Amino acid sequence: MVSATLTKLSDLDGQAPFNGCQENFRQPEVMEKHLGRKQRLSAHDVLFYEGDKAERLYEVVRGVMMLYKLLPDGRRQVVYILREGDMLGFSNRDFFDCTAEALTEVELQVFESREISTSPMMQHYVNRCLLSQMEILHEHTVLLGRKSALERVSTFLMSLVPNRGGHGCTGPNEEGKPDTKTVALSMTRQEIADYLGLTIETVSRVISQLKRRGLIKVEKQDSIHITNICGICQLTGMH
Amino acid sequence: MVSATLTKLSDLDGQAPFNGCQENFRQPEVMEKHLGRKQRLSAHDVLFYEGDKAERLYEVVRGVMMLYKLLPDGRRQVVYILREGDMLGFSNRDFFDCTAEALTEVELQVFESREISTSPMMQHYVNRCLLSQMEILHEHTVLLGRKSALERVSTFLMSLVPNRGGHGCTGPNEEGKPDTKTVALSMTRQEIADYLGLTIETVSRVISQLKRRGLIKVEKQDSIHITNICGICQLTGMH
DNA sequence: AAATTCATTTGTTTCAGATCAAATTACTGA
DNA sequence: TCAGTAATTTGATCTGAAACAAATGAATTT
Repeated sequence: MVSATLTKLSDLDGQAPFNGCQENFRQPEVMEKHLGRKQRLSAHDVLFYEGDKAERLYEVVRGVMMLYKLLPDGRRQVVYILREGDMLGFSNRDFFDCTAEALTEVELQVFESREISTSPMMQHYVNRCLLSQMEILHEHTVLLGRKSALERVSTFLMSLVPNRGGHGCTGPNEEGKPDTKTVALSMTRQEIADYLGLTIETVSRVISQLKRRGLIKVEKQDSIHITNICGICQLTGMH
Repeated sequence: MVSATLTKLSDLDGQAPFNGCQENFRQPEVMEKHLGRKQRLSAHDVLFYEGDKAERLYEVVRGVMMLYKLLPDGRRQVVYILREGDMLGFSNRDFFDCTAEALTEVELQVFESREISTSPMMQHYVNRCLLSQMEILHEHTVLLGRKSALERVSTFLMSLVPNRGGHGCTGPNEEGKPDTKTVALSMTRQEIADYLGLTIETVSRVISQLKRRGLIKVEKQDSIHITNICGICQLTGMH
């Protein structure tokens, strides 16, 4: 029996064939916060470093995380943003290929890799997660390889508006209603820049430009009110 | 029973619980070439288009393919290069998120998606493929987001040299022996440019520069002799 | 082998985004 | 509330890669 409508692995907890493992974790930096099969992180805590041994998977129950890679000279590329329901900790070889860091306070559900590989249901679920991440990575590859700064920032903003800009985008809700949404970035300008393959100055300039054009309002540093969602969407390079 | 050392899905053929399906395929452009569970493509044949319904998986038995995405104005980003043993045709939703095109003559092994999702062994194998592809995508994300043109082309050349430049890189084989290799690109300058997020002119200029520096020799357009593998590796930005 | 077509290389100019620098604004903790 | 610090914005300049243009070279056809 494989559920195709399952949207979170943690929903399975307690009913799936888990063998409640009690061993003590030795996770760097966050060890003291671990309790049972849940784990909490503060903003900017590192969950694991690139090169660490990969032994468990995590599901983001609350908060936002990022995966990034560093070049030896310090250049950083954020390769993935993880939000509620997303999984991380996958590894092909025995070691993580990215560093995982919390962007906000985070609550995680922890799974032993062994649990996953012995349960076909889990296996199937993980598979769907991977496919979904793969699709987002493909899209991000286009952004990094071919889009202008304006297109990158617009695409990023659209990614924060649920059910808009994507394949099933229906356009504005209702005729005449304001096409508007306030989004939480949960990232500094530097983190956004490292995600979009830009500099902090360029990100800032594009945001200022969108502000000047009346498409967004910056409420707090971390919170942007999009005044015209369709207007931003038109700037993503995908229309 | 799950084999961890399996390196090609097609090796399973005949012994795995496949139900030899005989239905007629209606694959655009390549239909006439299909025979049984094998499929052949000529260079530049399209196997499937972005948006096509995803119903089967493919394993590259011979040749090289690419996955790419197009923006409405024609900009193209090649998101993945597939070589012998690689799988393609995965989809999260019911439709392909990329177009798949042959770079050379290609021989494929075809699998019905249904076959995969009902076999735990297959499921497990596909999982490892996805993880491996994910890791390569992460690395490519760094290339596109943070590397210079010289670093991109050097990284690309190194990716064509087996067992070098990666994690387990041992350096040159033996002291004093020439650190040399001839690689087949299997891609035009345009395709390389679209993979590396550059223009054709920039790719050409970097190749000329490497030639002038004595690090490579261009034998045929498609074949490059690397005179100093370590020298190229030093230019990838990863040392 | 010559003719045609297509791909690649090389030269020149332009420009988007990086870099460098400074001012401004937002947060933090006493 | 007010320093003090960190993050962001804005300005000026520089530069690497894009865009444009033309020449060269390779592959294919006749």
